[in-house]
Amino acid sequence: MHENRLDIPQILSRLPLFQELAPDQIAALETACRERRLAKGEMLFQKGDAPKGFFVVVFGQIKLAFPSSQGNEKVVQILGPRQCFGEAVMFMDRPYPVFAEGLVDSLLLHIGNTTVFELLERDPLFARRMLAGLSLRLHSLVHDVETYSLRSSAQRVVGYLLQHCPQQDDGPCEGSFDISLPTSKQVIASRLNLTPETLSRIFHDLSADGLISVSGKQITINNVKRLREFDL
Amino acid sequence: MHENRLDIPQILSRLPLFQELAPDQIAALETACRERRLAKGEMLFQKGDAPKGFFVVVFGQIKLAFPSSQGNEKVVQILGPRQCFGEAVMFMDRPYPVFAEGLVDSLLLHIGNTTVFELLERDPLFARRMLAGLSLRLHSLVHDVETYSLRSSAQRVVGYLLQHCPQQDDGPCEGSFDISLPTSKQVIASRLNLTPETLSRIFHDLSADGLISVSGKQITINNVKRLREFDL
DNA sequence: CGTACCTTTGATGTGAATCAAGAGTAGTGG
DNA sequence: CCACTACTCTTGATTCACATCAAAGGTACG
Repeated sequence: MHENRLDIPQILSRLPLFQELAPDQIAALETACRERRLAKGEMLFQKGDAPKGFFVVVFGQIKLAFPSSQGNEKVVQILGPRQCFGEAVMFMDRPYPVFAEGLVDSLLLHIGNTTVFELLERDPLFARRMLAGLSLRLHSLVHDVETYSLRSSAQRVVGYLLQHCPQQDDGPCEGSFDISLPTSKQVIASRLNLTPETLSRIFHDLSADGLISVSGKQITINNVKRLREFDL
Repeated sequence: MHENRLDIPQILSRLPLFQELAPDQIAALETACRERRLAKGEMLFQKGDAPKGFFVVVFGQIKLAFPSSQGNEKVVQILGPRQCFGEAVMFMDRPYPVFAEGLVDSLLLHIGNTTVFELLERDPLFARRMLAGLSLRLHSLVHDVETYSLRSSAQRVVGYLLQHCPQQDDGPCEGSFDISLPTSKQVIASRLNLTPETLSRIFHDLSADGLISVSGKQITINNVKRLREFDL
């Protein structure tokens, strides 16, 4: 399924964070990072664990979530290939505020604290990229807070679908788009702060209005324009 | 009320971000930053404006919030002296995701993009501090998401009160504490994602249970331990 | 001392959760 | 290939936490 031979330098050098690093810097990274395989359902770290570096997804899918006393959990983020996580926590002496679990069998790279700190010391451009990465995360989190705070459940679902449109520039994109949900509906429901039941009902209603068609994980947006106007 | 003569180098050098900067670096900053006075109710920037740097609160109080179509708004953060905001947005070509407004007459310092980028270029320690600052913000935002997602309104209020206890180490702090709310109850309600009515009722209920006493902005926590156990 | 805003209190409404079954759908092993 | 099991997803009935609406104090400030 996946190539057994991993070209780690290539993987690393294609990450936004490391894109303009010199070959010798990439080489240093390569020796410093460790592969970590994670089976579906396996826990990478628990909320409260002490972080020692950050992770990059090579392939697979990871969810970050809060556990909750009542057994249910709240998914914060769903990560795919080439995304990284756990950077922020390196710069503070604090435990992970979320736990990480494989949604499918996955391969990660782990890059230790000290490696990052050394790079930071030497390369101002790397620092800039790191700052840019954190800023991006901050923004998407702020956006999440906005969404949870002042949009209804249906609006959150519509927003999610529109975000996952192949292209969403405000040109004349009136046609229909196909979306394939990246994971199960219950995980997506949690990501959107909904129960699975509510998500199901919203998909039902949107289908009834002819705005979308749902078939398993395949969702067709029949009319992007009308869907976008759904925001009351 | 406030000293007219501002010792800007001293203000700057006491900020966490700039704490270990050399005197000449502080001096450079001083010439590069601009004072900005903001009256109560005055808008510093709107959501959607283009950022040109970041701000430090010298004195006063600023709120960051999302506007909403129905006139109500959602307060994201309430900032006081020595706190800064708008750093994240410098590292991305994106407009402000929130607006900023003075809750009282305030004085801010504005530090431009280029100044920061130059510092970043020269001083790895500064980069570290900047990263630490952003990480902290990221964490508190993650904590907010957790709070909004899986805690009831009363739990959010209790959490807020406990966070604002003078000392909250899990030692034998059973006594009572006095808290002075930093601003009006409606702003705090919005910060906690509540309506003012709901916040008022929760204060009422907690008072009825003898857990707290409310008198205007003065709140006495009668029994920290019992309040902490309030989490169902 | 009056006007404007903040806060409280009560009555009512509602969006989404919860509870409870049933209907797909997918892996597992004989 | 088909039964067996275990989820995931849907659908309906009901509940509940919190918002909304409405109106009456309080409080601050010009």
